[in-house]
Amino acid sequence: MKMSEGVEWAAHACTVMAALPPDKALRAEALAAYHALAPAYMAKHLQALARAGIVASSRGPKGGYWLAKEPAQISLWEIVAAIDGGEPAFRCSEIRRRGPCPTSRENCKKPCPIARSFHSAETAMRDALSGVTIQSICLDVAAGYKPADAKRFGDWMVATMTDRPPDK
Amino acid sequence: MKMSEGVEWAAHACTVMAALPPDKALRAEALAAYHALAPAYMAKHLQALARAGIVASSRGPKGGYWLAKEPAQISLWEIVAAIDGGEPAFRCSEIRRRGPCPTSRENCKKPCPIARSFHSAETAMRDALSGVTIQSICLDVAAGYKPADAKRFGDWMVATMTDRPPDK
DNA sequence: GGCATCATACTCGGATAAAGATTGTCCGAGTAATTCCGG
DNA sequence: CCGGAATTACTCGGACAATCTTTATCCGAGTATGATGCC
Repeated sequence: MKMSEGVEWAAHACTVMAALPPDKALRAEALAAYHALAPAYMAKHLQALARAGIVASSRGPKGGYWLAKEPAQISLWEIVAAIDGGEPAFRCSEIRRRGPCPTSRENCKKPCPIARSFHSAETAMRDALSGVTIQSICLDVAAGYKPADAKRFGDWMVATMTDRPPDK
Repeated sequence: MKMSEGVEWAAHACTVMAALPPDKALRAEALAAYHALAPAYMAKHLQALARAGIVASSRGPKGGYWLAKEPAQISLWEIVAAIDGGEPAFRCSEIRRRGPCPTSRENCKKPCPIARSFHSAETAMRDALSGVTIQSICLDVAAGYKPADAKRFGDWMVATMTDRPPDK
């Protein structure tokens, strides 16, 4: 039960994009460089976020990515679902129906107790992740920033971000 | 974030072993045949359960597997940890410390908010699974059994189980 | 006949291949800025 | 000098390999049974 490493990349990238001023964008290569990550692979994950509607994108010169929704409306679970797939980790194979003593047809109407327990546990995890938003993470990070850190980040952002096309 | 399929196999095998009379055992091949599963692969998972101390085993003729603890003392989480590894699904790479704007040394004393959120969510899932025991699953399954089902299962068990060595 | 010993058959245990998923990379589709040409 | 169209440069998007984990299997280590030979 290992989560894709790209989830971490995507989550951090979203926190960076959350600091973008309106009508600005960040290139995939810039978002990768910010954390010293492989540019092509980061691009792949950003594409997944775009497909899920979490970020918007624009091609061509002055292109890039930006958040498609307010940071308070983006949860960690959405990111997990976009990158890693929203399918449940435990997938019941209904092996109870196989073999010499299969479960009766009537009992099969109700889900397998084992599968139900896992489903419930995963729901608890999903609910916990759904309650954490990009905004809350950014506030938490910003609370630990010293003036020098904030200035360095702001300078990098101003030097890196691009004007994105007015429409779309 | 996919859970190993062997977790399902192991959990169902434990429910079958929970019905064993005292001082009896079931061979790996029998446990595999009960759910029409690959015998060699089921054996591998039973070995993992044995390493974790969930089941005990005996080699040679009349050998087999049986639960090493009371069904009420075996949780689904223990089985997951034994088969799939108890390591957390989300593993923080500390990418915040890399790149042009690394997090200050002082902030690194506290864990990354993203990692902490995932850790909390996984704890919720783990706690939910820790509350589900093999005993509770067996009771749930047995509640749906008709007399004919119970008899078929009992007959199979009596015909398949073996006396295990008295000691060990 | 009783007992110890040896051979045998049967089971688990760990080491060994095959398959699938994840990770990582590249080149083509699309767009805005730039350049060049004509009026 | 100004306007417009073609060109160019730059970006995202999806298709293509390499690596790793998971899946699946086989043969060797260990043990109780049964046979055999000896007392």
